[in-house]
Amino acid sequence: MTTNFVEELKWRGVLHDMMPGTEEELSKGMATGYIGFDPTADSLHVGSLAQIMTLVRFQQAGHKPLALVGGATGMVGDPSGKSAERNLLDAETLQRNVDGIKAQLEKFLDFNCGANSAELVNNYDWFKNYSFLDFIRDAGKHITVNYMMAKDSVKNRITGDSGMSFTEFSYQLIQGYDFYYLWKERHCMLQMGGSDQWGNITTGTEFIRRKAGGEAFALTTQLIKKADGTKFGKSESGNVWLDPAKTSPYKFYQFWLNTSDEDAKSYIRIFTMLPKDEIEKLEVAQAAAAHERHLQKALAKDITIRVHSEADFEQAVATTEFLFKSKTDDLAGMSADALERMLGGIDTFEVIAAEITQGINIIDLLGAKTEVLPSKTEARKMVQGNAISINKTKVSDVNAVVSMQHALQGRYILVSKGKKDNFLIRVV
RNA sequence: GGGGCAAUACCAGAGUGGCCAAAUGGGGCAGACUGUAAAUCUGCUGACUUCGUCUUCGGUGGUUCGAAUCCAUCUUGCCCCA
Repeated sequence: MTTNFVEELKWRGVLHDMMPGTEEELSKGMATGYIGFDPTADSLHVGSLAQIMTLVRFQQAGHKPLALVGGATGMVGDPSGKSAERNLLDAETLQRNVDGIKAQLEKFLDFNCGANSAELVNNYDWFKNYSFLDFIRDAGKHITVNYMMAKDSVKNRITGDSGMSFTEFSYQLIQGYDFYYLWKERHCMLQMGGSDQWGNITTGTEFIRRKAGGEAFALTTQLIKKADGTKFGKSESGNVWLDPAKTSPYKFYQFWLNTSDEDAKSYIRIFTMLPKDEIEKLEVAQAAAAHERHLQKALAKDITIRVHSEADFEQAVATTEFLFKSKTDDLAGMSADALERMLGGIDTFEVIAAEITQGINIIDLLGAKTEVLPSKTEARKMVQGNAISINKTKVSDVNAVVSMQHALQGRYILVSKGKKDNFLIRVV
């Protein structure tokens, strides 16, 4: 079963722009296309997920996807969308990041399905032995500085007041060369990316045209936006990562579950594989009973299963039920095992038993002995503001004392801040 | 090389000798209402031994009973002249 790639992106509201002729080229049969991923961290985050999905859909449409990990470009730093010069990563960190990202990409694409099997490439492989002099002679000659200066990513920086180093300026040429290399060596005729990559991608197609008289294409996708204008992909605790060690499946599931109604409609198209009729059905259900959050639940389920696993999803749902529905009395009856399982996905702090045995002031416990809250002043404000619960019971007295009687199974204390943030204090 | 201006809390931005832990806006957090949504309203938003104390207004050193505010000097950024 193959789909029409461009049509698919269109109805999902993902397509931003493409070069004339792209659609015709794709309709001729199996094509090879690539997307680059920046190794700025050792894990991809939900922001990269949109690009991963583009590659997945590309493959699903019968084309051959290449995922490029930018071991070389990562050393330079993409200035697109950045208002200031970036700090360079050292080679060791970069290598670790490249390895981490590769491992994650392997989960999404099919690397063993015949002709259109996905492949991973690393531009460091073709740049590591390419000397600077050779590069500026072979590549630099074909693109004028005038052309490069006209790109928005460059223009914004040289008219702004932060300046731009030669290193970052050269980024687009390096990325352009990547495209040329893949075009020449791998018959890759399409580069895709977020709409902020348009300039970099067209430098590549231009380079291919001038250097080899060849034709290549560009296709960009909509940047993910939130209806309220805030940045997508951040939660209170920072980036939402695909690595379960950085963002637990429970938190990951919660991130998607908390999507606003408005955003859920677009996200379910962008991030899931659900077919059109099913999405429309969900939207009808959502409209009829918004409080049941059909869209958010389907969205969170689909993505959690694909990024983590079915078992992780079920655990995340169980933990969600437990944390949002249970009462103080329910907690007392839980076994230590069950508590461990339920609460494994939330932030945990340890406190030595002696502290609790003696009884400890709530403020000291949250603001000093643990980092549930950043300071005692903050802890005092939270307690006074009626935001803190211990084992699902509100505590509003700053003089309250926490002792062993609060420790479930003698070992666990569940602290909640507001209605969504839960922390586990483990008595050791 | 010469001259002018600026540097304030997460960000923007008031304050120009005591009434300043520092206006206002944004952001963030919490409370109410809800649907773990949006919008709205309210409170909080340096720390601590919290009706009080301590550390903050680019760095350092001065003047003063007292400085974010005055002086000197350094650093960084912007602008004008050469």
